[in-house]
Amino acid sequence: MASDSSLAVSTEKVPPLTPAGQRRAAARQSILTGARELITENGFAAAQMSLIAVRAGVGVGSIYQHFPSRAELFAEVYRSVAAHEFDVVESAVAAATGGHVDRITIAVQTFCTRALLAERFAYALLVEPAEAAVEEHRLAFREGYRILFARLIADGIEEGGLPAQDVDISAAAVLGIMTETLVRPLRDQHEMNTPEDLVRQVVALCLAAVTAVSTTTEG
Amino acid sequence: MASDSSLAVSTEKVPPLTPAGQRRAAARQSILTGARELITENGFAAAQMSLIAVRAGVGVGSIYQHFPSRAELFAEVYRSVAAHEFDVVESAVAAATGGHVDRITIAVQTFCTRALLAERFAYALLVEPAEAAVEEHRLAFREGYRILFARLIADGIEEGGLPAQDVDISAAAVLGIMTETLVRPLRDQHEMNTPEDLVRQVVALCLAAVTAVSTTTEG
Amino acid sequence: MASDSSLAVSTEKVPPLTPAGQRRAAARQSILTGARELITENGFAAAQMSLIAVRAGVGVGSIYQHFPSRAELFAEVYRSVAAHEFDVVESAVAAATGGHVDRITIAVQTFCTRALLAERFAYALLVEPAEAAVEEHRLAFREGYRILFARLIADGIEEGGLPAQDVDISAAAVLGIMTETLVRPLRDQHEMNTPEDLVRQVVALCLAAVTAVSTTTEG
Amino acid sequence: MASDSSLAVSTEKVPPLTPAGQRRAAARQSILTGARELITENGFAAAQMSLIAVRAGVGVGSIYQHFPSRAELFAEVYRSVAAHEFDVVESAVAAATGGHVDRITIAVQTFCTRALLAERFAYALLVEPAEAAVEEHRLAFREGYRILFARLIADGIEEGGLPAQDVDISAAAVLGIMTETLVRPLRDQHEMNTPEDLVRQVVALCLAAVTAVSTTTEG
DNA sequence: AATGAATGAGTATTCATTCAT
DNA sequence: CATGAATGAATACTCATTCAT
Repeated sequence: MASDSSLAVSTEKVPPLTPAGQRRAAARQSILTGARELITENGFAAAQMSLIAVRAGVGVGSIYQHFPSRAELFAEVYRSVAAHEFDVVESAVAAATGGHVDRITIAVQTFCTRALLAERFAYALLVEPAEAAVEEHRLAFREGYRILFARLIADGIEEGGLPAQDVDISAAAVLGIMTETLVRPLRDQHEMNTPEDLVRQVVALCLAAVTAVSTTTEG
Repeated sequence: MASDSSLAVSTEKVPPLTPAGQRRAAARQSILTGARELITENGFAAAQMSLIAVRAGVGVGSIYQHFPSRAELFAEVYRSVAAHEFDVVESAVAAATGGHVDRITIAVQTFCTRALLAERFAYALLVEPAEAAVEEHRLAFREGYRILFARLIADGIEEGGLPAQDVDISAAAVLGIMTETLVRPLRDQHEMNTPEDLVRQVVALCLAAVTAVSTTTEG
Repeated sequence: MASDSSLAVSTEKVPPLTPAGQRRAAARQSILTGARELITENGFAAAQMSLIAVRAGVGVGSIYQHFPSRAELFAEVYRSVAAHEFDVVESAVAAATGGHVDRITIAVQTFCTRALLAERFAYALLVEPAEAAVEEHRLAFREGYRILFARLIADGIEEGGLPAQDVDISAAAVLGIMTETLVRPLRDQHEMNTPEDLVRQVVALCLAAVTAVSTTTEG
Repeated sequence: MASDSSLAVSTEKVPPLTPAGQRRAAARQSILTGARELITENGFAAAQMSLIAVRAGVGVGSIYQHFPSRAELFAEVYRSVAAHEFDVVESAVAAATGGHVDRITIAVQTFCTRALLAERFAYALLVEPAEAAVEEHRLAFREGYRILFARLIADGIEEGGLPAQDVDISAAAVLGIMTETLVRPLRDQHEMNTPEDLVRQVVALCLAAVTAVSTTTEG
């Protein structure tokens, strides 16, 4: 199921198994990793091509043998991170045994837990501002999560447990709740209360959002 | 009340009333306005000092007589916008006659309405990505809203209408719901349903969030 | 008459007489001079912006306050050199007292003498290869000379001293004779016979060309 | 006679007849051809090593097994083109039955006709500007033509039909007349009058040049 | 021998900031 | 005080050449 992700990176050809092909793939991977690290650590401006090259242990020119431009490299960073993160969240959801509430809970928990405990995960990529050229990729990344949650909510409505609602708006609300509530804890990693408590509250807020009925509409 | 805002621009000295002082103040204001317009229209990269100078009708060098650096100028833009926006929202809240639900509803409505209908307002300043140097000011701007809503929620709890909760987290959730649900409508200004409907749904989602009780905590 | 030259640089505004304007004009001139020197000495590739800046005694950025790009700077170098050279040749022609043969002789003599004796003049600009971006300006420079000689030949035909002929082709032939016969002497400045002799021969060749009748046409 | 050309490519060793040797020679030839095509089509800048490799159907690295550097490759392109062109012109001259005037006429006609009608021939190589590194080879190419015409003129003088003159200068003049008069027609291939007429005029101009006597010398 | 991926030196251009006028 | 011309540090990208396979 994980590979069904709509944001999965284009699989291209099957990676060649020749030693040369392996080295090439490794170089490409180290460039992606170096770029992601640099972006995560100091933002986009700091992720200069020469620094990425050093971090990846390759020459500057080599980067251009794998990616046509800085913008494309960053796009690929987003894509690869997105592909991985989605697999993680989708796998967790797929393993959930309960109903829609369980699934949404698991999704939110996984998202938050990875953001808070795992390796700072790609959270920076989600909120860190980018120059216009790469901004669209960041938005696409966010959009991926939005679509993921929209599907979970739509499933819940079909199953009958959730009230009818605009799934796009609700999904956006869930994403907004998660990112915004995690911004400060992630910035000021000290004054964080127990992560478990925080996650529990975020889950509650998200569930409340998807359970809410726009009562004023009826009034 | 408006001037009580914790984000109000530092009042510095009392502005002198001499003609020269008036001209100086006018220049400063036109620089701020020009910078804000440029940022709003085309983002940060486009807001170059020389363009700001042209827009403000002053020389480039003159900007530096009012602001020590580009970053400081942008910081002041944020502060002044924040001060104004807060006044608008706070005034609306102050004019509300009902209880805490009404106040929160009014606040959310005002925020969303200004973002959607008014002059695209400074929404761009809220979500538009900025280079690292100015990013902290954008976050401070958001923080201002967070504090505002935290206060409203705290008031609601005191009044007895809202369940006990971490007001900071809830306020963040409200802000997250608002910004995230408005991002797409603002980007794709075409496919927007009736703004009124959208606002109604956002209000419902926000109210649901602040009314939610983290039941799992008790479990 | 000199200022009538069709290749004269656009006079733009009257140069301001303010001290600042003088300094600015001086900087512009030093940039042009530096660029021309570098081009003349080592060709285009060697005329890098940073080197031009050093030679001109200005900052790199300053060059861009006078010329929008490297290509435009080079274009202006061509234009200014052309404007000056044309003035010199045209002035010499205007001062000639005799008939068309005298005028053409004077023109060829002036051209060759400047190329051989003067300061290597802008001869390099005439034959020195340029990158494609500036090549059109070099061709325009040559074209200017072609037009000049075409006019002299046309005058000669009108006056009755020269046979009817395609003035454009004949003018091209004159230019070809001059440049090609001077290329080697200019490259190998040692083995040059007496410059006076060389010039005398070139003049004779050019006069022969414009006096020639395409007899085969009549056959 | 053709192989007597002083510009003939160094014959190196006698090409081995082994299959491997044949393949190697074929590869070398395809590289030369590809390079010449690329230069002729789009100038030097466009003739990048990787493109030449593609055009020749070999790997980039293989080029360096035949030519030590890009400059050397281009030098060889010039040499091989020169060798061929000279053979053509010399063969035409050798086949001429008349006297020196006929031979010179045939030479000029062949040159012009190939430039105008044939396959744009290597005319581009003659006038197309080159970066400094290859410029000397272009000049050598031109020099070859100069020598060729110098010999024809010298023969004419010996035979008694042409007046005594500096054959080097006259030959340069002939070359200058040809190249310069053909530049515009070749650039603006539309407004060309009948090629035959043009060639006739160019021949007349060249003959006039070699027939001219530097009368002023005697005066 | 052939290959082509890796390399890194080299360069035009931008733009916030300064300071002489 | 206002000005805007001068400044130069900073940076993505190209391409001839190499060398491990």
